[in-house]
Amino acid sequence: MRQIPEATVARLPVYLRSLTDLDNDQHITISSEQLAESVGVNAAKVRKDLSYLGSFGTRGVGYDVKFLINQMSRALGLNRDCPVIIVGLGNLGLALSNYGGFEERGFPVAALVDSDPTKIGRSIAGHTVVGLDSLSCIVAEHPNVIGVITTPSSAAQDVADALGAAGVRSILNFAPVVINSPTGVSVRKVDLAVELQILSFYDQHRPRTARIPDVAKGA
Amino acid sequence: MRQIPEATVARLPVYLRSLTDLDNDQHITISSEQLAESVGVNAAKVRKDLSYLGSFGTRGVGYDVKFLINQMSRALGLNRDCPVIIVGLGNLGLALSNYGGFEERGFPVAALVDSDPTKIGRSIAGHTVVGLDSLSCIVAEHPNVIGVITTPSSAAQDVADALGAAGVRSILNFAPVVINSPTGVSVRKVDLAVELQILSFYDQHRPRTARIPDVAKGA
DNA sequence: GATACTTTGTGAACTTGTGCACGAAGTCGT
DNA sequence: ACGACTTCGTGCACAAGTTCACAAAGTATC
Repeated sequence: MRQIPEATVARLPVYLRSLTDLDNDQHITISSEQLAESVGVNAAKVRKDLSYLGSFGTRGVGYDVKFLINQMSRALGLNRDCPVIIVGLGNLGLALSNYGGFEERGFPVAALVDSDPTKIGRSIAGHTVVGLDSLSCIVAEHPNVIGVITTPSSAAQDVADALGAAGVRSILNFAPVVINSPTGVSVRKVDLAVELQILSFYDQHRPRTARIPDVAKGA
Repeated sequence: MRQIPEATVARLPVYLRSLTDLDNDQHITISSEQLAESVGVNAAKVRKDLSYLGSFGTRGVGYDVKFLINQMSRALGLNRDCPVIIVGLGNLGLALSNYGGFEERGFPVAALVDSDPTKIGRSIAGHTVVGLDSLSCIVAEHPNVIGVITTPSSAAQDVADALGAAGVRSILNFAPVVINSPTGVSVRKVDLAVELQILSFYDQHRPRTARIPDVAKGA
């Protein structure tokens, strides 16, 4: 099978979420048209995206919801254990630690990490905070762990390097700074201020009375 | 001037952040090459992006940092008052309310909103929680306000509609569900689980010993 | 089983985004 | 003032992504 385009990869999780909802609502099959509607894209795009995973549809009927969920989970690597380490327990790090959303969606918190000695040893949301020196230990136990950086910008690059050195292969960066990916590590970033600024741009450049281009992109 | 491409708009805030840092470091001018380096893109792309704002560079020298910051802030609409309303004070909403990051980057919190009567009236991070019925009031006072949805998925669409009805024109949605934008409202989404799943995909499909395509995209 | 209907899967056209390569326009040193 | 050098701005070719449109392959009905 061909290589799956980046744009398609970014949409797979969204399809998966819709499919899971549909499954809970007892849907057995779904057409590309319906799925397209529910995630807000073009039906042809849905079919092309799904075709990268294989030819799973039945013409005249549609796709089997459960089967599609399985295939998609497998493609996304969600049948493995996928924990996260949160590094940096300032405001945002604390917030995310207490936010149950990671666990709930299949990404349990494996450890909380901070460099501040006064924080190490404290218990937060059921986890004991450990120092950066414990990273390799944690990675040994959880080989697929994803590093979540919530440190101040100034520390982000060093933390990324430390994560890379400890064997972490994926990083989600919340610090508002561009990180130079350590070799063999993929980095994605989430920057709330950037999102707000993009919204601000489109608000200011709003056409007179026309519809706004639907800029609900990724993230 | 032409219409600015979507891809460019998404990069402007990143340039702006780098420029602000450079300004604090006393840089007077910067070349497209340097700026490209600092945000991790191609220099030609930087020049093309900046050229959409106008011809601000001086050949042989580069761009005046302060001037560029001004132009870019203006383009992004950051010279206006740009507050946010946080709707939904569950785990994530609470977390973001206490997270000072919005204020710090020029997006002060105008109000905290929840539909739960037991939460209304409480004081959180210096704000008194109000009900959904107060929305139009808040919008009247802050015309450019951006709505931040941190409710459970089930409530997200209703809240989006309520925000739209109250006159909010921009929404940032953290609920893991696709929102049907009310007319005249632009919506962007941030879904942490989606980001993690994308990382998981690339980790699983990692080429043997080669470099990973740098998937640090938006958001 | 033949006909009408539905829905997939995909080739091809089109749109958007990227990167190169180079002329134009400026600075700097002498 | 002039030549060497730096850096911008952009036309152009190429790559990536989207949408259309339709044959192929199935189901449903009689």
